[in-house]
Amino acid sequence: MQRGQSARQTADRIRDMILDGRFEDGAPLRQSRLAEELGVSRVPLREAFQLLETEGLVALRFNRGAIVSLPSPSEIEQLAEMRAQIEGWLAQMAARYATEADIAKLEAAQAAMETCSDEDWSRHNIAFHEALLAPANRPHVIEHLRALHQRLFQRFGKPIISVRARQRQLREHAEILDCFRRCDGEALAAHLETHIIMSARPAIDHILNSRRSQNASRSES
Amino acid sequence: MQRGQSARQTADRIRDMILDGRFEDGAPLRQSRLAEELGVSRVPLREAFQLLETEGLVALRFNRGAIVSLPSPSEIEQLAEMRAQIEGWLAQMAARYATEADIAKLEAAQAAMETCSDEDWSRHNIAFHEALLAPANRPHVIEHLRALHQRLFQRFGKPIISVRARQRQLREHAEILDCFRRCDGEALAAHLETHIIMSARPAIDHILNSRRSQNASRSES
DNA sequence: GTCAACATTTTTGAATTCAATCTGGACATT
DNA sequence: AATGTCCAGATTGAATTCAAAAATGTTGAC
Repeated sequence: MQRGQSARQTADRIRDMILDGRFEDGAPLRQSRLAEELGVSRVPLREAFQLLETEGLVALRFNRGAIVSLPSPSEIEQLAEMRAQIEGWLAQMAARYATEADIAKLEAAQAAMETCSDEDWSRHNIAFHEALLAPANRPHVIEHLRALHQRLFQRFGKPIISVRARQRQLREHAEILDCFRRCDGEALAAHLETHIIMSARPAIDHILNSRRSQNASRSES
Repeated sequence: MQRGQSARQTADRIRDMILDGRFEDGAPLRQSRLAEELGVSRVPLREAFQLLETEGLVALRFNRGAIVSLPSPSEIEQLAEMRAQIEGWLAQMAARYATEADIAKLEAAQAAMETCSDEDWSRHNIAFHEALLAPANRPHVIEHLRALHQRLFQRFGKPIISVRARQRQLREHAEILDCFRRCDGEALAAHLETHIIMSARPAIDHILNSRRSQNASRSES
């Protein structure tokens, strides 16, 4: 590892490990072992643990170290519901204030999603949602949503985007965009809310899967 | 300082210092100086900085240390608006599902607020809001709201609770409670939303005041 | 007198070291 | 046999130490 930003970079690498399913839920994260494996000392490693704790991916108990703590399906479900409410509200406001230029940007974002690679899908998806909400002129709320999205959905959803799911999301986006153009706040909020709640399914399934595989390996040992 | 939990306790103490207005917005937090003053080494101090960064109270720049970063009035305003939306939605759901026992608890919380000391006001206020939302059965959302409230309003509001403000908040709570009992979701959400947005004023004024006093001392030097 | 280049000091980031706590097992007691 | 106690190894939490980067002050050329 080259130099600097050790805590952040280390946190990124551990996050990837956890989301790749390398550790079981509840497994202890030994400091010496991980420090050696990642080639850093224990100080930045502990700082990384703290960052991951605020993301809810690990739990820290004093004098007892860090353990992996995947979000539960109900947590993802409830926070997705909450995000749906917030975005529904913001989108209504955005539709009221949107200019022609705003709508043009939104259409561009939608067009980009239709042709982009699977690699870029998640990034463009975020861009579409942010373009949808930007006219509401609430940058701090959008920043909060970004953190929430990063924490709960982005990484989980990455490996499991089927062609079918892409098409369905595109269709939903088109519907949302249409309501936005017509400035039909009620329908806009309703469609957006179901869209967001649906989009949490892959993450929930991912967690359930990793739990099942854990139980399987548990019972065979 | 006794032992253990240094990072957390240190973060608490620094947070108090910042909210007490001991540092200006943007002032650098020197590690050696603070470590000596607080009687801890620099390692837990840096961990405390990271905790405070996630709360938005300090900003960390690599190789350039930590600086105080008070939330801007617009940030408080926007996040209060967001909180109002979330609580409005949750309260509507709670009112639909609430049992007699839930309503009894809520009335007890309201009664406690009428007689409690100024010291306990903030704690009881939180308890009332949580009792209001609990029947919606969304514990993870409530947990999220708790963190948001802690981060933005609790400490700022503490020193500046006037008798007048207490009475007004009590009146608003009574109104909200009434809507809740009648299960009038629309009015409940509307009252709760304005109540929450109003309750952010003291925090905003506090920030504006500390900015003004900074500018004053700036110009006289 | 101003500005730039260099040396010194300060401050941070990270590794290492030391002390306190926890875990697990052996042994004694009932 | 079950339970409780105590000791050794493992593991963490925090202080200290070391090296790199930034800030600051100084000197000298123009």
